[in-house]
Formats: sequence, C-alpha cells, structure tokens
Amino acid sequence: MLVRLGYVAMSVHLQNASPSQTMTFAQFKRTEDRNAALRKLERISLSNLENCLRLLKHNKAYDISFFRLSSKLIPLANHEELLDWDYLPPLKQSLGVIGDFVNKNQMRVDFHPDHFVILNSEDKDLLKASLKTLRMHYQLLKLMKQNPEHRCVLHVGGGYNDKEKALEQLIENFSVIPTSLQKMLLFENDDTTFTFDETLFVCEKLDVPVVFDYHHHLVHHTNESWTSNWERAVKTWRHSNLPMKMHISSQRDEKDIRAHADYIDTKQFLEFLNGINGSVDQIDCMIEAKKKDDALFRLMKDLKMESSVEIINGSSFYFKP
DNA sequence: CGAGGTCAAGGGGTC
DNA sequence: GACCCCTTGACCTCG
Repeated sequence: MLVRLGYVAMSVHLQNASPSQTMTFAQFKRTEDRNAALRKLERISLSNLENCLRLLKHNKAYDISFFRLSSKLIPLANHEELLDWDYLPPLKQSLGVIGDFVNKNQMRVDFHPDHFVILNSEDKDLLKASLKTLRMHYQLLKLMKQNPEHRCVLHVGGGYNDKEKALEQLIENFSVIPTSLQKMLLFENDDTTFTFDETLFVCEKLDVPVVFDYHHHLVHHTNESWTSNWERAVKTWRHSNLPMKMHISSQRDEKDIRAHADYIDTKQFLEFLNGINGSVDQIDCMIEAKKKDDALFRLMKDLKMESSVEIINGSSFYFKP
C-alpha cells in the first residue's frame, strides 16, 4: 500500500511565508479612502499567493506533493459589504503560475474552508453565504488550472437538536446547489456532532467521497469500530480520479482530547495503517498538527525505523506489514 | 519588543 | 434567552 503524507497551509520552516495575511473588516472600515483600502486588500492577496508559491517550492524541495491550500488567500473576499470588489482579475496571473507549478510537479492540492461554511442550515442567508464562499473556492481551483472535483472538504454542519432532520436538510440543500459545486465537495466526520457512521451514510446518499478523520472518530463516535465501515468508505471513492484521502492528528493532552497536538503519535498512526492495509492501493494522509511540515518530517523519521515501512521519498512510503 | 487582547464566524453547552 | 466557550493565525495595543 502506497502512503503519501501532506500538511496544511503553512510551514514552520519557511520564514515569513504566511499565505493567510489579512485585514479585518473593522480595519477596512477605519480606512477613509475606500479605494485605497481595496488596493491594499489586493496587495495582501497577491502577497498571499506569492507565499503560497514559495510554500509549494519548499514542498518540492522536500518531496512533498500533497498540500492543503489556505482558504484565507483573499481577505474579505466574501464580505457582504464588498460585493462590488471584483477580486479575481488582478490575481489571475499569479493563480495561473501556481497552477502551472502544481501541474508540472504532479502535486495534489485541495481546500478545507473553515467551519462557518455550512450547507445543512434552514437559514437561507447562511446557505447563500456558504455557497458564495464555495464558488470562490471553485473559481480559485479553475484559475489554478485544477479540476475542482473532490477538492473541497466540508463538515456535515450543525445538529440543531435533531440530527436526523439536520442530515435530511443537508440532502435537501445539496440537491439544489449547482452540479459543479456538488462535484467539488467531500464530507468529513467531525468531533462534536456527526460521527463517521452518520457522515458515511450521508456521503453514500449523495454519492460524495467521505474523508475519515481518525482523531475526530476517537473523540466522538456512535460505533467504536471504524474498521467495520471502512470498506463502505473506500467505496465512496470509486468514481474519483484522486486517491482516497484521510486526516490524521493526535490529541494534545488528557485535559482536552479534542485539541490538536504539535506532532503525530507514530504508534497510533501505524495502528491505523494496519487497520486499513490491503483495502486500497494508495492513500493520502493529511497531517493536521500544530507543527505543520515539521510534524511530517518527524513522522517520516520515525517511520524509517519500522520494518513494515519502505521509504520512497521525503513524504511517501510503502506499507507492508 | 514581547505579552496579552482582538478579530471574525456559527454551533454547542450551561444556567 | 443570555452568556461564554470552542476554533484559527494574524494583527494590534499596551507597558
């Protein structure tokens, strides 16, 4: 089984390379010259894209070909008081350069918008705002010359005191959103509301690939045995051009088991790999750890000592127990 | 110049 | 139903 590791949005090794610099709406309003404020937003966005490209070059240097792009590349892009701001034209060229680099080096990039993007609400305005953000992600992928299919992970949403109804609402809302956006999406089990079982159920209904978050499962589940549903999860990926992917992270401490640790618990990761061995040819594992790429490096270093691991390069290995 | 406060948002939990 | 907590990195203010 081929395993490839990736990490999220920013590096702890590359200095001054944030792809998520921002301007808050409060700051924006304080600027008297609105046009000057918009130009500043464009400068910040361009700087974020430059840093994004620097990160991808850093990844290439360390054989990392799986990466989650920041969803904060364009500050205030979806703010309702900036509807007149046509933010994409000044960014087209930079986005194209990023796309060329990604394609040339055969990298897998994707998005995970923050948890305020919610598709299962009965609130029409909230749904509308969420769709606007999703459209931005779609356009960014297009301008980065990526096929948007299965590149944007979301959670199921709120429980609203009636999870069954909340799941039905997701199915209903999903049916009325544009097909292009439907195809872009993936759903992931969360750590407080919708478990792996429930998320898998809705993914099967909607024919959307499921993203299994092992840490979320450990802290919140209806059915402890994730392995009993694993084959079904694999099946949700059958129409995808991309290898199955999942999220790995470890708990910070006993006090707050939901919080993410700096690094990955290698032993626990190996237990997981043993659990899925043989079910897929390839799996991409997104590391969600505070120490970002450093957590990836440390995990690879640990894995080198394992007899079940045959290293391919800086972020990939064969797992053969 | 570093520590601590603020910014954004919706959901969850508590009383 | 009022309140505060969760999450995140970046940015801002204060001493």
